[in-house]
Amino acid sequence: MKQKSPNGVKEIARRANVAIATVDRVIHNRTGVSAKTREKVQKVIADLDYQPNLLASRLASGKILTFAALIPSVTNETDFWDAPLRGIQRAEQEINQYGVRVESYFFSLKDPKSFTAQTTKILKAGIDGVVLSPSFISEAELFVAKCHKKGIPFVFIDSNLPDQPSLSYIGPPLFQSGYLAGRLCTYALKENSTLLMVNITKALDSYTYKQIEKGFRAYFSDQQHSHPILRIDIQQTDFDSVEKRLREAFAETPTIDAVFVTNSRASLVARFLEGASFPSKPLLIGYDLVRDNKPYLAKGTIDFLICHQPEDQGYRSVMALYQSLVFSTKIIEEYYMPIDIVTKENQAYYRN
Amino acid sequence: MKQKSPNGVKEIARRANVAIATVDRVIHNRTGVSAKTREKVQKVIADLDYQPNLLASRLASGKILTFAALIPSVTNETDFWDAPLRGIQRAEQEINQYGVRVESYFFSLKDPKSFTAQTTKILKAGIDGVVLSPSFISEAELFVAKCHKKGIPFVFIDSNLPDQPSLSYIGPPLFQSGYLAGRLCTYALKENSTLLMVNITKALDSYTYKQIEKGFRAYFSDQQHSHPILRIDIQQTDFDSVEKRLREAFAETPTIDAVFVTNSRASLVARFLEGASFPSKPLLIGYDLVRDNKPYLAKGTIDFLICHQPEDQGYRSVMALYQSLVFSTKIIEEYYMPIDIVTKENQAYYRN
DNA sequence: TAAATTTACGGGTACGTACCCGGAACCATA
DNA sequence: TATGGTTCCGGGTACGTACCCGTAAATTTA
Repeated sequence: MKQKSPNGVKEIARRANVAIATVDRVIHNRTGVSAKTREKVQKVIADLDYQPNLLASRLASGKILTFAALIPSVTNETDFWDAPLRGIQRAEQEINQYGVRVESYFFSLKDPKSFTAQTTKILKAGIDGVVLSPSFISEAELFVAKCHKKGIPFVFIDSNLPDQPSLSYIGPPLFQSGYLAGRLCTYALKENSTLLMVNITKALDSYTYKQIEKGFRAYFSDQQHSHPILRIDIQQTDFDSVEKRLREAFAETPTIDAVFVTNSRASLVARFLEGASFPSKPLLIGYDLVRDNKPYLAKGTIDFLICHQPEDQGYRSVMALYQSLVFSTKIIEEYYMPIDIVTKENQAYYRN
Repeated sequence: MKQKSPNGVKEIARRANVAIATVDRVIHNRTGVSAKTREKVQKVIADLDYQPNLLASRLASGKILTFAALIPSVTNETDFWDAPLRGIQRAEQEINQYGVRVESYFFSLKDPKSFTAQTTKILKAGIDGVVLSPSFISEAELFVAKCHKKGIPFVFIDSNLPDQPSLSYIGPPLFQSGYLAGRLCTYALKENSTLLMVNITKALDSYTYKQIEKGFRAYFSDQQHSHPILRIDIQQTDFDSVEKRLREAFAETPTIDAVFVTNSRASLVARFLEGASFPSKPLLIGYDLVRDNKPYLAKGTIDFLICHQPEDQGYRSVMALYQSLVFSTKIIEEYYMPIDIVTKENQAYYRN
C-alpha cells in the first residue's frame, strides 16, 4: 500500500551512491572519507534537509551520560537548596529515559574542605558534565579549571563566577532584584523615613551581596526624594545575636519604616518584629520562600519575598547540559531567572 | 571484557522461558497468552522492575502522534495569544524529536462560527490530542463531547470548563488573582478612598470575570477597614468609549485612588490617565504583559500587571498531552499557574 | 476418532543509527 | 615487481522493542 522510501542515512547513502557507513563518517566528521565523496554526501544531506533521528541515534550508541550536581546540603538552618535539588531530580527523571544519569554531591556551606572533597570524587567518577554552585570562589575556580582541561562542560547555578569558561550561568539578576526591593520599600515610606538594610551572614564580602546592595541603593538615587539607608551587618546567624543588634538599631533610629534583609534570613527579623512593639509595623522584605519564612509571610509580618524560582534553576541547569551534550544546542551563556514577588496572597500558587 | 547481560524484554523472555513476542503480548495486554504464562511473565517483569526503553519502543512502533492546538488568533487589538502560541511551538520543537507533531488552529474571538469551523477541521484531521481555549462555552462543550466519544484527550488552556472530562486545565487561579489585586491596591488607599474596578469587554458574563471580581471583593471584606468599590462595565473596546466612561466616573467620584482593570486592556485606562490630570495619579493595576501595556508599565502609569506565564501555559498544555499519551503519566487535573506581579523594575526579566 | 477451529506461542524482520571489521585501491619504498 | 603501509569505503551486526507470520498444541465439532 504505502510506498516506503527509505529514510535518513539509508536514503542519503542510496542517493549519493555510497555505503551507510560512509554517510555516517561524513555526518560525524570522522576521517577516512575523500574530499570528493564527502562533498557529494554533504550535498545530498543538504538537499534532503536531513535531521538525524535522535531516537535511533541514542539507541544505537548505547552511551549513557552521567552528570554531577554539586550543591550545598540542606541543613536545619536553611532548606533553600532543597528546591534546586528537587528541580535537578525532576530533570533527571525526565531525561533518564534517554540514557542520562544525574548524581548529586553535597557539601557544607561552612566547610570549604567538604566542597573540595566532593570535587575530587566527581573528577574520579568520570563525569560528562557538572552543575555546581560556586559558593567557595577559589575552590570552585580550581575545580572548573580542571573540568575545562578535561573538556567537561559545567554550568553555574544560583551564583556566578564571571570570566570562567562555563557553559552557562543560571541564576538571579542580583542588581535588578535589589533595585526592585527598593521600589517595594517605597510603599511604606513617609517623608522622613529611614531604610534599614540587614545583612545576616558570615560571607559578607561575596559578589552576591555587593550586587544586591548596589541595586538597592541605585533605586533610591534614581528617585527625586532620597531616604537615609542604615546598613547593619550581623555575622552571627543565631536569633539572639540578631535580636540584640536590631534592638539597638531601632532604639537608635526610631524612624525606620522599612527593613530589607538581603538573603533568606528574613524570618529572624520577623521574629524580632513580632516580639517588639511598634506604632506601625515596619515593612519587611526578604528573599526566598524557605521553610522558616513561610509562616511569617502568611501572617503578614514579612510583606514581600523576592524569589528566583530555585527549583527551576536546578531543572534548567541539568537540562542545559543535556541540551548541549545530546543535541549540541547552543546554550544561553547567562540565563537570568525572573524576579518574582511573593506575598501572603499568591504564595499558595508559587512554584518554589 | 564487559559481560553483557541482555536487557529488557530479551532478558525477561530468557528468564521466563518464553519468546520475546510473548513478553510483548503480556506487556501490552494483548490476547493470545494463557493465564499461566501471563502470570509467569508478569512475575519476572515485577522482579526485574522492568522499565521499557522508550527510545526503542517509539523507534520500533514508528507511530507519529499529531496534536491540535485551538486558540484565538493574534489580532491588532491584542497580542495576548502570541505567548501561548510560542509556548506551544517550543513544546513541539522539543518533542518532534520523538515523533510528535503539533498543528495550530486559530479562531476569531469575535466569531463563534470560526471556532466551530476549526473544530470540524480538527475532527476530520484525525488527531491524537487537543489543546484548546474554550472561549465559546457552548461551542466548546459540543466539541469536547465529540472528542470524548472518540477517545481523544483534550486539555483546557487559560480558561476552564468545569465538569468536563478534560485531561487537565492549565491556567490562572482567578479568584486568588483578583484577591491579590485587592491587596496591591491598598498601597494607594487613604482613609476614605474609593476603588474603581473596570471591565472592558463584550463578554462580561463569562466565568472568568465573575471569579476575578469575587476575589477582588473578598480581599476587602477580609479587612477591617473597607472601601467603596465602584464598578463600571464598558462594552466598547475602543479608546473613545473608554475615555468617555472614565471621564464621567472620575468627575462623579473624585476620591478614586486605585483602578483595577480586570483584563489585559489596562493600556486604555493608562492612556486616559496620562491625558487627564490628577493631584496624585491613581494606582493602576491590570493583567498581562501584552504589547500595549508595556510602554505604560515602563513609564509607571501602570503600577502592576498580574501575569500568569502565558507562554508556559502553552508549553505545559502540549507537554501534558505528550506525557499522558507517550508515558501514560498521570496528569494533574487542575494545574494552576502562579500569580506573578510584574512591575517596571522586574519586567525585563519576566518570561511572558 | 478424524477434521476443523481456535488458542498459544516462537521465529524473524524492521525501525534508523553507530560502529566494528575486513577488503580494495592507492601510494611509497626497495 | 614485490612489499608494506595508508587511505578509503562497504558489509554487516547491534541497540531494544513492535509486530507479522507460521505452526504446534489445545479445543471444539462432526
